[in-house]
Amino acid sequence: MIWNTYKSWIRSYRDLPLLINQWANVVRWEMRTRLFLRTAEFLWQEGHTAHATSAEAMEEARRMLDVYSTFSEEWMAMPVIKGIKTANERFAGAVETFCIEALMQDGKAIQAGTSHFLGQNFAKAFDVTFANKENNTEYVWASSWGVSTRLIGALIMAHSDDKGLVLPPKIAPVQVVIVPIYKNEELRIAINEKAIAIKDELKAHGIIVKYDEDERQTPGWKFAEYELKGVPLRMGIGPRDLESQTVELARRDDLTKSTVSMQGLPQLILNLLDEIQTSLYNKALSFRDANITTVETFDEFKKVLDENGGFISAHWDGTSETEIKIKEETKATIRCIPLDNPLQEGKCIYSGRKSMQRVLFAQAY
RNA sequence: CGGGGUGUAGUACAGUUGGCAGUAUGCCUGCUUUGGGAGCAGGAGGCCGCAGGUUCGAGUCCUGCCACCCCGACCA
Repeated sequence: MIWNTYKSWIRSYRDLPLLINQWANVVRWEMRTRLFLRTAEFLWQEGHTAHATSAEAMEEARRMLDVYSTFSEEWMAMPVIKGIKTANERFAGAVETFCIEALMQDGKAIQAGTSHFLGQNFAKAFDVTFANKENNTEYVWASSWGVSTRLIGALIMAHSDDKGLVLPPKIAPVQVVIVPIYKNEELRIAINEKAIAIKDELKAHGIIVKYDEDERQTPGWKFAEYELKGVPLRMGIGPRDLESQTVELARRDDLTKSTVSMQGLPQLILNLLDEIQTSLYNKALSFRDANITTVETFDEFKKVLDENGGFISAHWDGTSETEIKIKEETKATIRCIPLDNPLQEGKCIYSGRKSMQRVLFAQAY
């Protein structure tokens, strides 16, 4: 559809570049679905662009890969490896497929986003041409890219623990929840007043805060509930706090608690939220890096896959044949050839043939 | 589509050789509680997936059907 439209819209170089983005609900037949990761119906964003030159289209594909990786890392606190897909894993019709790969806590990899340099393949297939400055007819150069609600699944699996969801502050729908603790009606009113004042103060500083004054649940119940829901920061205000002009802050990421003064709360909390965001990212990054194993032999490869999982950095002879055989024997695929991959001569772990670089293998979602 | 499993209270499950339908949790009422999913007492709640069959008697045994879950092949 996009390309049929392109055909009617594009006449000359003055029409280029053409950048289209659409959000679409997609329905696909799936043999087997997986919650969030592979659902029969899902929402995605797809971009399609047409350019006058190859370099421009390539630049666009790379730019979007950066947009996706920045979002993953800085907002979702989920480190990703930017890379190129092998011919085998490449999107049909693409000249080059780029991807961002993340590692989940169970040791399996997930593709979090992808962008493609399509060359002139689609232009030729749909006959989309333009007149260049010299009035010569040329096929347009294209890129496409997308992410989907699969990111939600990745987010959940990247950070959550046995107590439930853990959300990075920058995308948490509620960043701070205030839980009042009281023994009688008189205290309830006093604490209520204080809590509302604090809530308003935090709100004025742009913090997304919820005050849970529901009287039907005990504080303990609320503590557990908000942990389950992944609220980054919980603030408890009770009689003792009222007495000493303090509040109790509990971090969701490391489950630590501290008692702090009511003075200067907004700035303290803004700092804490930043710290949680950074800490979540660093924790995921350490985990990821600790689970990239370099191997030299296929036996080692299988052992690591079996006992540890994660990414495996190994030499590969560059053939689809070898890649497919490894997949058949181990279910592991080449997730990507990292963009900044150093060239290094070696021997393919499977065929023993000459290899120019290591690539990243993993079992993937 | 192939292989495996499960259907019993709102939810999660137990139910022996065929013999009164159970436990936990949740729910309702009351009192005491409230700084980590409160305690005690009392109470309500069931087409045992559906349809047949065997039997004096079926949650339990037999036959057929239906639904859901897991694994595999497909895929982002």
